[in-house]
Amino acid sequence: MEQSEIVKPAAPRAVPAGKREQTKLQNRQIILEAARKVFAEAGYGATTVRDIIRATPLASGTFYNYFQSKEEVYQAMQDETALAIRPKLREAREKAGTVEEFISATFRTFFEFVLRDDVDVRTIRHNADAQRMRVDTPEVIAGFDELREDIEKGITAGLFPPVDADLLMAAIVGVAFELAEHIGRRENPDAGAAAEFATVLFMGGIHALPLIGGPGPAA
Amino acid sequence: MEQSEIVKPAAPRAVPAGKREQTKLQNRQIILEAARKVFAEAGYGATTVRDIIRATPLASGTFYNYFQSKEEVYQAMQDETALAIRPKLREAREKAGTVEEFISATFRTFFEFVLRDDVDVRTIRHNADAQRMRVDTPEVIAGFDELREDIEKGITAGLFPPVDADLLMAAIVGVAFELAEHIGRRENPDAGAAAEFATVLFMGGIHALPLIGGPGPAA
DNA sequence: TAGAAAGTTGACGGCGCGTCATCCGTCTGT
DNA sequence: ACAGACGGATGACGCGCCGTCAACTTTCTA
Repeated sequence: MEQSEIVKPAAPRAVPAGKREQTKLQNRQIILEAARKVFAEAGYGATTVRDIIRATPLASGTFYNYFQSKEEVYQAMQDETALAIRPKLREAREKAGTVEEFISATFRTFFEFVLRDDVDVRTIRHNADAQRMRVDTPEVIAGFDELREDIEKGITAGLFPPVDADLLMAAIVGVAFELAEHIGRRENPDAGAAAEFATVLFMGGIHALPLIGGPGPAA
Repeated sequence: MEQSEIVKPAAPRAVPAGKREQTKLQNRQIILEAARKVFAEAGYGATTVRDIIRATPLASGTFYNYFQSKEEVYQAMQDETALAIRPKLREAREKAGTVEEFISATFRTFFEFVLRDDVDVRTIRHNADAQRMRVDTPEVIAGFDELREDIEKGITAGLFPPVDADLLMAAIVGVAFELAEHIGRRENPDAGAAAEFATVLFMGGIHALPLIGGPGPAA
């Protein structure tokens, strides 16, 4: 692939940090921004470290002062996303007074964030082939752990029945990611509808799901 | 990475096909086998096309007569897996007379196959980092489509309530893959327990799940 | 202001990439 | 049985990406 446009460094403003430290943060951001752009344009698979460097005013050696590879850059991006959504999820779940509120808040918050965040998430899915990737970075895993902890707390508090928190967490994660991917491809992604579907499924199973088409008996 | 051992071609036996055609199939198998080995030993991410070629008695040009890249080799491997499990899933679901049998058979068949198939599936997860990959090849997608079709047939036949077959399929797929990954990491992966958990979750939601620890009321 | 420390630069050797002119073994027709 | 045509295997080649590192520049310290 080819890549020529340059991401300019942000205009320097008076800041309270030492010049060294400031430049370091700036360079890191420059690289991440350039990578976002290049990944989105060319697809993750087709992008080379050199492409990212070229989209930057920096030298190749400098890149390696910040990241080891394009994989590491991608992980850093994922970490940023995970760091952004985790507090939202925690906060949403903390307010929950019932299992349903807990589950509903989790799915709703996740879907809304992910669909909004599509600029970063979906455009990167331009993967050369039909290839799909999930990078479970430390921050992402920490998010999973938080969900499990919250479930365990819920069990202790008597909110949840004493189920296998680990498996339940995995099931929620699996549905969340798969549905997000799925509805993200639809023409009019409806985060609310997806959250409702997932919540009802987890609350009452298939037989509780909203009916469509046929005039079945009201639930 | 380095790679030196050679995968020898199988001893030629009397076969009813032309020599040309026979060699073509054989070479393809040689490459796939070498790739399996190299992926398992070095991890998918760290493997280069050259590594695969080196694990083969073939020349580099020959490799490119069969595959365009290591990604394509990996896809071919996934396709083989998908082709192997799809008939089993279909058959298992066809026998189902109730929603529960349908769901249970799907999860059980999937987990049993995946845990047995670990040689191919999990060893490859040695991805350099914590990186995880799902390749939705045509055959894999066809498997998803079959599941959706079977759900739709179930709805038509009055077995299933008229729910959103697309979302339900996605939810099942999400739970199946995530749980498989999850229990695959446990010390004693129990396909039966995982299938039971998933089935009960889909049949009656969280409140129907098997309880652990606390001496709750029997279901 | 000088010396030390930190960070940047880009040229370099090494190697993986995909190609293609050449060659070889198989097939076909007589 | 043989010759010519054909499909496919071969591996050297040019290209570009890789990560490194000695030289250089900028910032910090005293």
